[in-house]
Amino acid sequence: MPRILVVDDEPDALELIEFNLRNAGFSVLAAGDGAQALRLARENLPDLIVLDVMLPEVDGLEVCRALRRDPATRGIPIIMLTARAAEIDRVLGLELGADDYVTKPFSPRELTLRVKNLIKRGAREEAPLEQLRAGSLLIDVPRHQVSVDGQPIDLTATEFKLLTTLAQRRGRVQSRDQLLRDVWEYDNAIDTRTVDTHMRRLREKLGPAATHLDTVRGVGYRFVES
Amino acid sequence: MPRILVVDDEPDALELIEFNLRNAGFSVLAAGDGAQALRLARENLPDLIVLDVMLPEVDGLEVCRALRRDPATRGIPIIMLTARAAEIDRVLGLELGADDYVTKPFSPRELTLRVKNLIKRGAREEAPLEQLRAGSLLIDVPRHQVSVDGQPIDLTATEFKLLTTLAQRRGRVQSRDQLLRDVWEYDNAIDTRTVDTHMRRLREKLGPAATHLDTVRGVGYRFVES
DNA sequence: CCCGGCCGTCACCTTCTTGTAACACGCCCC
DNA sequence: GGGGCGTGTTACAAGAAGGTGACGGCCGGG
Repeated sequence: MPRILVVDDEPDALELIEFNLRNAGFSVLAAGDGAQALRLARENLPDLIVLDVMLPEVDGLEVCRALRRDPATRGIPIIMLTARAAEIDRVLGLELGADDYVTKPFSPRELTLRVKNLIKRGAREEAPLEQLRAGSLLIDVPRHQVSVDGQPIDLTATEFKLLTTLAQRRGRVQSRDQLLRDVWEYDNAIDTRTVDTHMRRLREKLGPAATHLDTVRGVGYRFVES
Repeated sequence: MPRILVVDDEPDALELIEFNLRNAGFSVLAAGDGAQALRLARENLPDLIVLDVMLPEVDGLEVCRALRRDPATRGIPIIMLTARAAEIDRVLGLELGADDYVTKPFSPRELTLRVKNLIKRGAREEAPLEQLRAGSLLIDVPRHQVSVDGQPIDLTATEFKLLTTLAQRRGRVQSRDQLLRDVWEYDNAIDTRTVDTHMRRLREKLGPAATHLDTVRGVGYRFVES
């Protein structure tokens, strides 16, 4: 039974959320302020945190930041509750590393749905693996080494980073802009065919294992398992 | 003008609510019993339902459950009216997936306020869900993948965006202009049959799941859950 | 200083998407 | 039942998007 920490300073809202999450089969911890939230999070390491932005004294954004700073709690998914519709707040919430947000007033149903989604995702998404495997392809991240059918493949630094970036987000499509940011660390997405060229070189070197590198026309590239 | 379905077996209460909601600028449908409520809900797909718990024959809880079971009406926000103050009822209402509740006797002003809140929330954009499901149709946004009955369907970038745009606004009709703006990012709505053609291609590819794509003659297209 | 490997860019080609025109069909109102 | 308007359907050609080959600059090592 996954444990959820709910943080809200309004008792009514707290109770409402708590009730609905319990009904959905979760075990719930409740906190009424930021300090208590941090304490409970560190002590209990819940599977997910529902966090109101508006809190007395230590506000939700600060709590979120603190949770992300602490290595022990860094990996816990956070759903932010925000009453202010301002885009800035949302962005900030996500910038701070929140995983989702719901604007107040919200329907309990929707919140529960989002909680379920994140829990489900968390269950199958492990911490970044040291070794990634897909078919005959094996990526050893710390050793900086890739092999296909046991045969080591010689990749350049950029090629390796491109491959691991895609592999770590297996299944999810990465746009060229995204890749330029994460692999090349380019800020402004200038138009270029650089990604394509590197994909081509990667495919060439991987040989038969290149089938894992999928082009999604009009969108970007994706790593597939089969 | 958002449409509200009001369900109550007392004509006085019904009239009172109806009057207030109309004054607040809503279009109102009224039902006096559960069976009629279900029929009207399925036929008209209102934007919100105000539902009395105490109804003759089929009671409000049962109606709520039925509305939630039916994929076509599952997404419609529901406000429950309950005369019994007992926590159990409230709880039950929320358990069944109601979005809010008001205890009788209530002030019309409060009910109207809550209706407005829920309608506003619906109109406001929430963080898009990662997965959208309707019947056998499953849309995985980050993976950029659509499947029907588990069978993956190959869509082009435009088709995919069109489908997700409609699905994220399920139930609400989108005009061709709206779609051209949101999917194609055209500023000025130039005359074109482009949307129609793409809808046709989408339907062709989706096969049996194309039933979710509804044509509203003279207006535009709509994603329905059934 | 020269050489080779790595990397970004360009040009060209192929493939597939996509917008539009033309036509057919069906719904709705009279 | 008939006419007109709004959609569905078909076909097609322009063009966008990605694959591919090649080139030149940069840098580190010999």
